[in-house]
Formats: sequence, C-alpha cells, structure tokens
Amino acid sequence: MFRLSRLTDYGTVIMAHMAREPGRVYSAAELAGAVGVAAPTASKILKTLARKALLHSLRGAHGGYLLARPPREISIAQVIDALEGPLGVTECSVAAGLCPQENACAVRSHWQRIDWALRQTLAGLTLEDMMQPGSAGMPDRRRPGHDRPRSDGPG
Amino acid sequence: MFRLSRLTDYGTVIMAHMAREPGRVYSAAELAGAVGVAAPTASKILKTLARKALLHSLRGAHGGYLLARPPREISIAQVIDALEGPLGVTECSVAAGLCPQENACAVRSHWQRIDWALRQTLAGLTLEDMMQPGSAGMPDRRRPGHDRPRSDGPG
DNA sequence: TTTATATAGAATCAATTTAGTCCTATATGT
DNA sequence: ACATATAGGACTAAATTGATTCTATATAAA
Ligand code: FES
Ligand code: FES
Repeated sequence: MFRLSRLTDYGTVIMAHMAREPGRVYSAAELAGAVGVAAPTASKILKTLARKALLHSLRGAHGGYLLARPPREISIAQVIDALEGPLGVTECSVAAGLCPQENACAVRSHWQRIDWALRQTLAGLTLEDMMQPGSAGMPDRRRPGHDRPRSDGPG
Repeated sequence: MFRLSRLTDYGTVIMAHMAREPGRVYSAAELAGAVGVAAPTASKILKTLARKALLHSLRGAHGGYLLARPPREISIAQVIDALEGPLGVTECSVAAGLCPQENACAVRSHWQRIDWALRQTLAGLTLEDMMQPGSAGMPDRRRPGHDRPRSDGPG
C-alpha cells in the first residue's frame, strides 16, 4: 500500500507536538528529544518546514521554531506537501508524458480521482485534529472524501 | 504525497486490460505489447499476480494468463496487496514496535484511520470500474457531463 | 518422440530514493 | 567577545525499486 516517507511521518509528529502550545518557541534539540528522533534529523525536517512557511524560525540564542499559524489552520496535506512534494498516488497521474501509452491508459483518470479524494481528506485534517489523542472519536466535522465507501467488494 | 510503485501501476493497467475480455487467455508478450512495458517486466508482474491467485496461468504452447474471477469481483485493493504487500500509509501504523516512542505518538491512530478509509475506498473499486475509460485526456466518444452513477468518493 | 512455445521461480544488477550526518555561514542574546 | 541556535548545502550509507537473465517445467503441435 501507499507508504509515507518516514521523514514526513516524523514531521507530522513534530508538528502535532508543537500544536499543543501554539505560541511557544521550541528548539530543534528539544523537539528531537520530545519525539525521539536524532537531532540532525529533526533539524533537517524543521528547516524544510520553515522554508515552506509552515513554521517561523528564530535564529540566535534562545532561538527555535514556532508554528506560523494556529493549529487548525495548518492541514496535514500542507505538511506532506512540504516534506514530500506534490507527488500523486501514481507518477503518471500528476504530469503528462511520463508513460509511453498514456493515451491508451484506462486507469489514469481513476487514479487521479482517488488522488484527489485522498488529498481532500488530508486537506481537511488539521493539526488540531491530530494533536488530540482521541483514538476513539472520529473527527466528524469535515471529511470530504471517503465518506461513503461502497464496500460491496469482495472480501 | 503517497506514491504507488510503478510496478503496481502497470499491474492495474494490465488487469484492466484483461478485464475487457474476461475469459480470454493473454500471453505475457501480448500484454507487454498492449500496455507498453518491457516483456520481462510484464512477465514478472503476471507471475506475482498468478501466485496471489488473481490470475490463472496456463503453461506450455498457447499458454498465458486469464483472470481468476469476473472483473467485478477483483478489487484494486487486491491488486495492490498482491504487488506491494499490505503496507500502510506509515510504517508504524501497521506493526508495533517500530517507533521508539509509539506510546507517546499522538498521530498514530489518525494515520491508521486514514489508512483504513483509503483501503475501504480501494476495496470498493473493481476492475469493472477501472476498465471503462474515464474522463482524462483520452480519445473519448462519451458525451460530456456523464459520470459513474454508482461510484463513490471523489465525486 | 521431438520441437517450439510459454510460464515458474530464483538470482542478479543497476539506478534511484531515502535516511541520516556533517560542515560552514549567519544571526541573536548575554 | 562568546555561546547558542538556525540556514543551507554537501556528503555518505542503506534500502528500495526497476529491470534483466538464467534454468526448469509444462503443453501443443509437427
Ligand atoms: S498513464 Fe502511466 S500507467 Fe497509465
Ligand atoms: S508510531 Fe511511529 S511516528 Fe508515531
């Protein structure tokens, strides 16, 4: 199945952690310790997130990072886009001219549709949703895609 | 974003192609030519699909492959599972003990939920759905404004 | 029976991607 | 000044992926 890069996974954990105190300034070292990744790795992730304007950075002593916006205005889709780029579920569903047969391809449009639905779902999931450990409750508020899976398929 | 392996992409194209004549026997070479991939690559994919019981194989002269079941009883999720294994969106959302902090991880359950929703969507999408041309840039003689009435999600 | 065809399966190789680290430059507070 | 901390890039190592090649086996037809 689709796999999210581990760096992106860490990125979401870091962002969710920071979302618990939105105004606070966290140093890279502190965050590395908090989520359990190596310091250089956390630093790399944070630099990327800052460059993509999801975080603000403060240099110098007592510097660090803080969320650029309130947790409910930062979506998971944005975090993924920042750390992985806008790749779709299939490579050829994004840009044209990658597949030799592209015209004869019957599944292309379907992948694009799935890609779109997934993207909508992740765009509606915010840091606010992610930071609460409510494993039992669904964030029902808005879940654009995947709401009515047909589920008539073969087991 | 989540990327599907190219082999899996080819696999779905091949399966969709075969779904147009469910009872027919296709040789690996024929399918390779039809979907535009190298013969050994197609062969590799077909062997895997046969081993996972999505295709039946016939050896010897005039041998080849044919769908093991009717197109509407083969889901895209099954094809993906056969070619990529049951990996989830994040590695740690599947098996336990991979992440050092796993307990403190606030996002794990959310990824699992997304994974589940995506899986449901793909389990409800069959080869029958995939084989009919969509609306992308294809030489298409269907009237505009159509859409698949019983399809879910993206719509 | 012999021959041509076609899959089964494993092993292999090259290329790409990813994870992780390191180094230098720069900015800021004490 | 000095210590702290990010910016940015280069770099290495590991894992994954894409594609190929080989031998063995099964079947249809000559
Ligand atoms: S366009 Fe690439 S496999 Fe369909
Ligand atoms: S359990 Fe692995 S990042 Fe959360």
